[in-house]
Amino acid sequence: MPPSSRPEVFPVHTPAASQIFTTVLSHGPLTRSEMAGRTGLSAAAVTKAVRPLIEAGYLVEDVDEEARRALGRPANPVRVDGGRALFLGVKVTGDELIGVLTDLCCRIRVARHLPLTDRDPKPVLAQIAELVRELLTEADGFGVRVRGLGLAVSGDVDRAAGAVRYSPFLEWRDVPLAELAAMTTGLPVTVDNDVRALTVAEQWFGAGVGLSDFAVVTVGAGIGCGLVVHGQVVAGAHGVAGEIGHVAIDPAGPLCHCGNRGCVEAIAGEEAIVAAVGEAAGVQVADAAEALAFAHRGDAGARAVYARAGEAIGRGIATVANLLGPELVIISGEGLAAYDLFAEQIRDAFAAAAFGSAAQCAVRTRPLPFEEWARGAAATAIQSFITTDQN
Amino acid sequence: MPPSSRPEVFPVHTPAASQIFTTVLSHGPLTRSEMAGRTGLSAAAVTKAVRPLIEAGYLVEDVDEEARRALGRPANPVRVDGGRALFLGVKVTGDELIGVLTDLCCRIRVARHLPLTDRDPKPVLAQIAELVRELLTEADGFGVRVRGLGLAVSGDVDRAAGAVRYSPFLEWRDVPLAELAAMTTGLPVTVDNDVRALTVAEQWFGAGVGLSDFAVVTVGAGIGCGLVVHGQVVAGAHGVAGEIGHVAIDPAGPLCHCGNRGCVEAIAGEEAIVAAVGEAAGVQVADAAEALAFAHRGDAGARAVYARAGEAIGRGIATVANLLGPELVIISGEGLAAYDLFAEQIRDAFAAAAFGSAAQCAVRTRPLPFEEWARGAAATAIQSFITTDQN
DNA sequence: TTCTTTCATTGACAGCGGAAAATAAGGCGC
DNA sequence: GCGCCTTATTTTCCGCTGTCAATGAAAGAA
Repeated sequence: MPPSSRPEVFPVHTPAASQIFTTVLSHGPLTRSEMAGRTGLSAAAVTKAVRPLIEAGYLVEDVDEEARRALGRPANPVRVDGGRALFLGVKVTGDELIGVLTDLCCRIRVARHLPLTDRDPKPVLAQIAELVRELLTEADGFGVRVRGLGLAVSGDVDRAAGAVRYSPFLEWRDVPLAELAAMTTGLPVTVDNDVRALTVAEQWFGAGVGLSDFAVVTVGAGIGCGLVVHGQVVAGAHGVAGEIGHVAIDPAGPLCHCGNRGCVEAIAGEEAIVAAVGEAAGVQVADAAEALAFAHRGDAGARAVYARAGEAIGRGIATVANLLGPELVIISGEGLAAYDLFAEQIRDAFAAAAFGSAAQCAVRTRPLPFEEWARGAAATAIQSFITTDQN
Repeated sequence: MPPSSRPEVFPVHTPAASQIFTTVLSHGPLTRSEMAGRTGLSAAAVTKAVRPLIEAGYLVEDVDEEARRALGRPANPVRVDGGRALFLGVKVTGDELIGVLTDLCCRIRVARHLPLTDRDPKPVLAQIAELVRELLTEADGFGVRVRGLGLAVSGDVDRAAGAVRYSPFLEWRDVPLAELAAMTTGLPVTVDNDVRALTVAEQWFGAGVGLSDFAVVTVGAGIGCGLVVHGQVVAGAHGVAGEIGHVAIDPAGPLCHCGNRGCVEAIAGEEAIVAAVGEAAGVQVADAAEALAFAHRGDAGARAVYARAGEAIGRGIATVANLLGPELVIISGEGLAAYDLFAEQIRDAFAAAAFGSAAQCAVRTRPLPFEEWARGAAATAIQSFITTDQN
């Protein structure tokens, strides 16, 4: 895939066009009048915004024979042509890279893993380059250029600067990852925090579509939370936000690695659950799967551990709801494998601790395939591509 | 003050003009080039936006002889003429009305109280009308029209609809207060939640000026919190947000009137403190002042109660910081009278429970004179006046 | 076929904000 | 006191975006 060096940019030069495109991207096929209604723009503005996007091939008219209204000229639904552009997303964890190739609609086309052999920035960068190369080879088969790379890293990430300020798992400090990756891969690179990236994916392509205030809670090794307020992902003035895992809910709770007692993560994080199940059963429990097996086998102690975890998560979510009053909380993450073991406790604890109308907030779970994190990274790349500084 | 029936509106018809005016309002006298720099607009746009505002008398040129730069044409600072318009703000509590008359810069000119004799909407409305009449009489002395009335009510308030959805203290449900008050007073009325109103005042005229993410925590009878995220006050999808008072921080804590255990308010709210001090001292303690006196007299039990309250507040603030990563938290409220008794605990608990860079968030206290709540209400009226639906 | 209804497009136009040139208003050096 | 220099502000176009109102298009209905 030699870069065809045509500096083709996304043909969106006005706020209206940008609004139109993201609306169609999120809300599936829409007729022009629906777009006008949704965005508040005039029909004329829609026509003018849509034309260059169709000419450039990013939008296509859907000749949908069904669903005709009885009267009047039939409406012409327009949708995003997902195949028009490809993107890469890579999630960097402490011990592996997960990469995906997605289309413009953020549908995963190819997924790949790569175990990480060394956590220093340089070798990690080399392995990112390797994974990107593999995925680019796959992309060749689609005959469409890859327009951007998103990297998702846990920890304190400054997206605007493209730098990883501090990542505990990788033990990185102030790594200008976007710049480095752009040099080695030749692609435009977007770097963001992993939970925020996942939240962007939900906001544009998932359960958060159309909502201006919602939260994504991830349950797994850590307990994370991405927040969308006023239609924007919350980044925090100092790069830290959504640390629901370190909301302390019990001064008498177990010690957390952050130094406090009773953090949600110290009760419901994977490590904590594995340890607690082991203790309850009086045996060594190696990992989450084994702990889960214990509980599913009916071990009362193990079940109690999960119940306690569910309560902690429910209280954490209630805290978010009490402070922000979101419309929806999406629970996701690998930890959802144990959902049957703590669903009830999450709901009960949430209902009990949510104050007043905050309890009206809907709570929904979503399974999270392992590539989802990488898909989030791709979503940030798509976002960057679309909103590229052409204002 | 007969309404002079001239439907004079605020001469702001463009986003640029609105931006300019609010910038000057918040950031004191500014020269035109400073405005351009701050807002990102061109010098030409500033000139065009400023002229009609000066012509209408809302802005005035400050002939400031000092602070001249050595070289070049002297700059002309421009400031808002506070005296150009007056506003009323009324805070409605369960047992009294607090009203203020402010100028356009939200400086209090006159303050008045009125004990509330009945909590039903109708008599309350009549008393609001009475207080407004008094304040309007005072306003006559200034020879300037009163342009709006803000009403601050605790509870679930829908500002856009101008309705009080539910107020526990007043026992109101779905009262269309803005409409009713507009009818009886003849003024444009803005109704908002009291803590949010206070937050608006801080955002435009207080310590939150220029910040896009901060929180206001009020300590008093209740523990409340107003949040500003992405430069906008958070209202919550269901009208509830910032309920820091009902963030549960200790499952073994005292029972809260909301039904849970260990809410911040159940530990640090006035009622809780009074009860706990009474219990510690083994005597009847009537009110907050008496409880405070006990502690200041050195009673160890009473001091411990305040220490515990401080810790609860600090943990609550840390929760906000962990979730939202604000730049600043402003602590205010009548409860600050006891600040010397729990300042240390607030800081320590915050520092301990804040995760990572969230601890970089500044925490500042601000005394809260009793009229401040009413001033917040006036601030919402000013906001409505300025951003009145002229696009 | 002609009418009705709804969707989409076109062309004229108003108005906002930007760029650059012009003007204003001081000190400074001589 | 006179021109020069510097910085602040205004003026004068000008491009561009989005709206309005009128027109064209594509059905089904009469």
